[in-house]
Amino acid sequence: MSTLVRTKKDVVTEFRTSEILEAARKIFAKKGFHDATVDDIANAAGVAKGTVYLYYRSKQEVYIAALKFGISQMYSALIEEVARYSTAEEKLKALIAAKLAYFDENSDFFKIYLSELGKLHTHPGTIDSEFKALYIEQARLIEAILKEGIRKKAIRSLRPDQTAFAISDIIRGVVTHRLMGWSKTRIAQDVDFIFDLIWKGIAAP
Amino acid sequence: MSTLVRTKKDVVTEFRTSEILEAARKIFAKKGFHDATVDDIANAAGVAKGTVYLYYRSKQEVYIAALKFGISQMYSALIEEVARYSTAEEKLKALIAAKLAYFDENSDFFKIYLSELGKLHTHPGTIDSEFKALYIEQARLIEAILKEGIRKKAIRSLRPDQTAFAISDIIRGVVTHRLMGWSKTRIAQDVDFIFDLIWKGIAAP
Amino acid sequence: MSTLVRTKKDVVTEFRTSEILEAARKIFAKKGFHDATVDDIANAAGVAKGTVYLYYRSKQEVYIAALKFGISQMYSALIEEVARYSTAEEKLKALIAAKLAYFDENSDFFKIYLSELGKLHTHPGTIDSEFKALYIEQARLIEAILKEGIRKKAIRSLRPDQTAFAISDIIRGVVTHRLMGWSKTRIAQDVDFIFDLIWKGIAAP
Amino acid sequence: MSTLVRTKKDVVTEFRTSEILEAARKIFAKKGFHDATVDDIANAAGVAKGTVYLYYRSKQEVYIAALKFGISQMYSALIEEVARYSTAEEKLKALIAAKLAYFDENSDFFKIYLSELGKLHTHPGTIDSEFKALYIEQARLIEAILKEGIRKKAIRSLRPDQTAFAISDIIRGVVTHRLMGWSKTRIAQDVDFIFDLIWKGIAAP
DNA sequence: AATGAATGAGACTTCATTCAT
DNA sequence: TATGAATGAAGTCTCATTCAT
Repeated sequence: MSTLVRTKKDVVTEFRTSEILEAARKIFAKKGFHDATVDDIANAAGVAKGTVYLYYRSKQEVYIAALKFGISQMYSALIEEVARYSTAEEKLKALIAAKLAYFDENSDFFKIYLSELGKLHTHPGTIDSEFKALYIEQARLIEAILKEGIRKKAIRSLRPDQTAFAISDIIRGVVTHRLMGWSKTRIAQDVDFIFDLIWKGIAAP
Repeated sequence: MSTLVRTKKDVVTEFRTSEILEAARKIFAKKGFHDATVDDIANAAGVAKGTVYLYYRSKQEVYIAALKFGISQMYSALIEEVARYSTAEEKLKALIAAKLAYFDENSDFFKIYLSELGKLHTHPGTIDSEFKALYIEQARLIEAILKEGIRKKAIRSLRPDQTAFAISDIIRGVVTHRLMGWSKTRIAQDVDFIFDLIWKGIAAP
Repeated sequence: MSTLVRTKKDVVTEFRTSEILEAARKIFAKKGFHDATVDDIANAAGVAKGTVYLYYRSKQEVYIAALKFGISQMYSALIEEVARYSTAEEKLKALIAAKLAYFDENSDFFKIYLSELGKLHTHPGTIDSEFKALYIEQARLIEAILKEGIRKKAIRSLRPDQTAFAISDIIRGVVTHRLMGWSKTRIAQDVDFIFDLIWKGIAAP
Repeated sequence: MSTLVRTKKDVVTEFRTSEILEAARKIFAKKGFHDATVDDIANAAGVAKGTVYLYYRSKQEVYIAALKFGISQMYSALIEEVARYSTAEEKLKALIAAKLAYFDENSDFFKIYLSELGKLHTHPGTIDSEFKALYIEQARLIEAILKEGIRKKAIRSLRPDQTAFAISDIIRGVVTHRLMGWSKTRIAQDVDFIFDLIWKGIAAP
């Protein structure tokens, strides 16, 4: 029952939570973890500093929550997009396209995502494992596509896990270039390039 | 003249400089930029805090210098290694092998390198352009190999700059996995995997 | 009239008041004034934080009220006990025994009491005078016994007020030792010791 | 050697230390532990806030140090004073007189001392044991006098430790009254009163 | 009357940078 | 040139109090 009945408190909590998370995403993206202050976030969210601490125990917790929030949003979007196609080839291309599009539209979020990814090694043990799980989950999506492709002989025999990470990395790289303004080409063109490179690399002979 | 005659002052300066940089690399790698203190670095370098400020104007400047120091070291090593081979295929494989080996042997440095790469977007304008240049210079190395391969018809026709970045990203990804302990395989095996994937992707038909 | 007719409101008020006071006593005793939060007290009392402020204007006010509440309880107990004896000697011994017993049974309350006594000087003007009155009232009880003893020649001629405080202090000291676990002897033994010392000191020759 | 040669650093350290301790004593006495801010102390000491942390790791540490500083000062004074007399009777009277005088002259310090004594029970485990030791050491001084008196038959047979605490408590009580302005009499008179009461209570028949 | 979410002042502590020696 | 004591700005987090419901 309690899961069906949303009390008013639940509504407020959800509202505040997303309000704060949205603000945090923006601020962290702009300033990075250390240079962002809790005050910044509170202001951006339109609440007082103390209010932030009503919903999160520390600045770190806000950070992680903002990260997860965005990642799971993206993850859902990808899943949905991929599901619309049937062959491994189509699925892979769709995933690349969706990810590039998502990051283009949510560049602020992308900034924290990448920054965190880069820091993963530096301070293992802190945010580490939580984030690692989310990161790996992403790769699993690609891995699943690869496995299916291999089973159907569309893709040559290779280690799906390792390859999944490699593909993930290429995408990340291109996304980075786009975001930094190093790549001036249109999305479609980048998608084609990545896909072409990868597909040539993995397609069955 | 001043480049020929090294005064005692120059010697001391160079000695202090490398001492500090070596220490900084270690400390930044262990703690990250914000959690590393100037005191930490000074202690590790065996000098007083004030002395650090005699050679660098700020903590940031030490950071950048340490970064450059390490990158140029690696760059030289790569150049040298690549020069030992003649075909694009061999050169590419040698480069991959050398980079993986280098990072395995200098994992502490690698940590700052990657962390910084991840932050590039977050604080554009700060360290940004200096580092971007160094990053791009790395890619140029691969680009040169690709161009030569294309000219000699060993590699199919594709945009060398874009592809160079893609290759760079895959390598970076694998290095990351190795460092985080996600990849338990030996270097040689990872080299083979990467090279195989890439070469299939770029080789002329 | 209002003292005869107890409206429902009065009943509720009294109930809430004692509920809160009882909780406050416990919490303040455990954590001290500053480390106890209004939330702690509200929770322990089973009411919401805001409710506390319906009955008391500030945390301080709760504190003082809790103090008074406990002291007057003890005072009543002492009066009653002393009244059961007739000679000064018996009364004094009874008072000592009763006080030691009371504190042994209400060690939590005792903690705030002592703590406050110790702070009296530190922040004169705050709680000061209110509490001072309660403290002195305690001493008056002893003073009355002394005066009667002097009148009946059982006690030698000495300043009753000053002596009353001295006796009060000795008792307080022993109570402290008991509470801190420094004194392992049974109550009866401590009572005998204190009484013996005092009585030798004040008895008529 | 190093104990003989006082470097300049030692001198500065000692100067700063006592400067800060003197200021801390004053501020803590006026405001109590919680209401005193580190800024208050720094200002009173004529240094910046950060400087305080150069010599003490936390506010608490400053507090404890200030406490010890004062107590050991007083302890030395008492030892010296007591040593000037030979009989237990004289020694005891001298000790009472000296303690009353000391507190009259250092009423600010006395305030923290008493306040801490009162809090001993409230938060056992924090400052507790350190302070307890200092407190007990004080009582030992009285205990030693009592033991000697008992051996020489000047004092009747009683438990020296328990009695020492009792005497200590009486003195503390009188000191309190004096400090709060409740006792308007001159020191000498209070000394006589306390001594008379105690001596009658403990003297051999 | 009762609640508890929201507020925001304020405290401790850290550390990059300066500067007198 | 080298030192390291001193500075003080700035950041995180707590909690007494308020007030709309």
